[in-house]
Amino acid sequence: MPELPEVETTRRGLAPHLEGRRITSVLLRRPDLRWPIPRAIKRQLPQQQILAVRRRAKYLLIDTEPGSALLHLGMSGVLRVLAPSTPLGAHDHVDIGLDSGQVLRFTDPRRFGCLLWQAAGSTHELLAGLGPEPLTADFDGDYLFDLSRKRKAPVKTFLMDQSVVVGVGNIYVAEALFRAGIAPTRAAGSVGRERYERLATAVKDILAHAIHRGGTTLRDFLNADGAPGYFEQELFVYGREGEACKTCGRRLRGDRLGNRATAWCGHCQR
DNA sequence: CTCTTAACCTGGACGC
DNA sequence: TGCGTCCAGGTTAAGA
Repeated sequence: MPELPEVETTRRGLAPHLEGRRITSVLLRRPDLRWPIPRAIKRQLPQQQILAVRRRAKYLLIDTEPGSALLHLGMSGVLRVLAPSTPLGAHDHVDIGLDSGQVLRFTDPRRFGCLLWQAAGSTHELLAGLGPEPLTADFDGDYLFDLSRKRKAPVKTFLMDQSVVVGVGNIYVAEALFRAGIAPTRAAGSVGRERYERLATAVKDILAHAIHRGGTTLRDFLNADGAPGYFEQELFVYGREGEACKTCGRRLRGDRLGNRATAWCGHCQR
């Protein structure tokens, strides 16, 4: 479930339970995630106080004095704060014990997620090449227009490139392109300045709205909930290939772009 | 550089 | 009920 809004919702849900707490234990049940969990996680985290829980792109950072735990949820990762007595699932890979008596549990069936270490004062190389946050002023139509000149890749692929802008995944890119009236197949370099202005605005509006909705659904991280679906009723194109366009009624087209399912309206999006 | 493709891994949905 | 196939909200490594 993790694009930017889901990660941000997770961050907001976790922060009140983590910030100011001291880590009492680190239990690695299955260290072979996308990358092996480095020794520093087990060596450095215990006894440290959690100073802040931050987000950069789709990564979460749990700050302590010697450094930060860097987490990515991949496709299927979930983080919850639970009572230690909560029954263990098959894919509960990490428990971080807190002095509140609760545990932060990382669950990830597909193991595309990761838990890495970023020493204080340094920037992990995974974060080094990332583009701007979409909800900041750095990201706007002019930025996209300038960067896209001579780019031949589809505008959808361009926008999902985390070195262009972070946090936009397969769902929200489809929705943003629909709202901006741009066909996802169009070459990034062939989209004009004005249309990029609309696209940047659409990305911001949709992400902000999804965060707002997510915040109301996933607020309680003490309970094993997890099932999102909150945005589902509001999707115009994602996952709706073959169904009727909610605007013009025509049948939505579908194709694969960069190995990702893509749906759009051939009439409303040019 | 830019772009495309395959790969990582598990589980759920679907067709037979 | 069982089995094969395809698909999934992400990202990187490798190759063209």
